[in-house]
Amino acid sequence: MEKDQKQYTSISKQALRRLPYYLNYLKRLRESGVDKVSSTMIAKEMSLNDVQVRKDLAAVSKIGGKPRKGFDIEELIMCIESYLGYNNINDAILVGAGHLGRALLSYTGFEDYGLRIVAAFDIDENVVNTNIGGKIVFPMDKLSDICNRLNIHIGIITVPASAAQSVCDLMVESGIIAIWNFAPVHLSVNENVIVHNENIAESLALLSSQLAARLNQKKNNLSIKENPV
Amino acid sequence: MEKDQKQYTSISKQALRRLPYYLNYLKRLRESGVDKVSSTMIAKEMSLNDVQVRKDLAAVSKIGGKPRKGFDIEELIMCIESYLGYNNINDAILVGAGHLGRALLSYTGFEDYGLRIVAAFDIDENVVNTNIGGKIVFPMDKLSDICNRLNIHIGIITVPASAAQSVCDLMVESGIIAIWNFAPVHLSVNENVIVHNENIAESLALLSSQLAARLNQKKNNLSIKENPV
DNA sequence: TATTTATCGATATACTATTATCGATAAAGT
DNA sequence: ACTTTATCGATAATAGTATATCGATAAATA
Repeated sequence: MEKDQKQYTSISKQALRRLPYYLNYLKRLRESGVDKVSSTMIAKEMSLNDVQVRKDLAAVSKIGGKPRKGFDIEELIMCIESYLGYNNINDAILVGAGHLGRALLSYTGFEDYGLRIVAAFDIDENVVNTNIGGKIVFPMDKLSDICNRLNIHIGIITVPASAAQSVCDLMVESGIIAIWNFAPVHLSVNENVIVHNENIAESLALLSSQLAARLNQKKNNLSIKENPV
Repeated sequence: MEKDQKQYTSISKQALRRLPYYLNYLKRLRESGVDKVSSTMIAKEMSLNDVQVRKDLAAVSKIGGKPRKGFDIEELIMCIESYLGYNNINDAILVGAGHLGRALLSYTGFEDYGLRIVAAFDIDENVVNTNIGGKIVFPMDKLSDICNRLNIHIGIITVPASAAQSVCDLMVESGIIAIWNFAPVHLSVNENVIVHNENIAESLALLSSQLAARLNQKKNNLSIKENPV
């Protein structure tokens, strides 16, 4: 009774990240009329290892592939989409209607990913009661009430760093259990709350230090001439 | 001659991601007049392991900490900033002046992270030659020329998924070796080019599946009553 | 001055993720 | 019908990351 259902639980974070890319590729293939795809093919397209691809796919779909044919694209798409919860849409609120907040509010693609922003909040009286991307901006003191009434679990934080923690706390008090944080600070929350950080500094740290390493390497290569691997 | 300089090279990606958060915290401490901090304290603030923090810090700063005192905040800040290259600013170009592109162009904080967007590009004739956030939007056919003349290595892609690969190819041809990709597709590049993806779908995949797992768990707990760890 | 304590750095262990290997299988070619 | 080949799934090996342990040390305290 325990081992009956495949180990849906054991999927790595990294694998989870790859799923949307698989999905994207599969959809492109479907568009162009293809109906079967091998793990090797996906791996090549994504610059990944074929075994890894098979493992990832095995984690989300019970239906396996066939030798020399591969996997059924249509079925894979369905499996991944349902795994990622693109079918049942979750409501979310957003706090901080600045540049970024506005961009997110105006973005129409979230529903494809199973997310719908239903309301925004801000302290600035000039933006309160305005309409951005079809969503009304409410004053902060309405947050708790609205979250509770609409039974909302997801909060998006797009306020300045200095205000992020207090907004976070307010969200948690109001029943939010998953936070998508765009402020460049670590949020302290109790263990029941999920925080996902989207941090420009974090990304740039990776990008620019890789770049620096690359540029250094280039410079050194002129003199050192390493043998290629 | 090889082992003289500390292994600056061996820092993990994950550690690199944490550095900006350390930096942020350190600066906040400095603001409030503190001048020493222990790894334990940082770890607690960030919900991390203290050993991990020490390891991370050791990777970027030669100057160690002292028992019972900790690390010198001022020195740590300098070390991290120089490690992340916040001192020498890199120029970048951006392609795709849509919602997101505009938000990035208007964002004034990049220079703090060692990045300066110097120009934007778009195919839409209505936005070409307009000014967004102080940067001019050029037509696409000027891209190669400008990148070469200004010796630009970093490109930011904020075009729709369908156009991303061709923009990427153009960038690479024009001498770009590091790409910050906001389009939800995998970009195929040769191994000399660094791509860093910023993908809404990727983030949401993580967030919402964690949320789903959490909600499920809650439901089950009502009947199963697992013993707490 | 002796003892206690918080912290350090180094090393070892545990965990997670990726890549390699291998036998099995179904389609394609001979 | 037989052989070859691309692919599969499972398992083993490797690499990468995080956590735990331990002796050493400098500050605080008795």
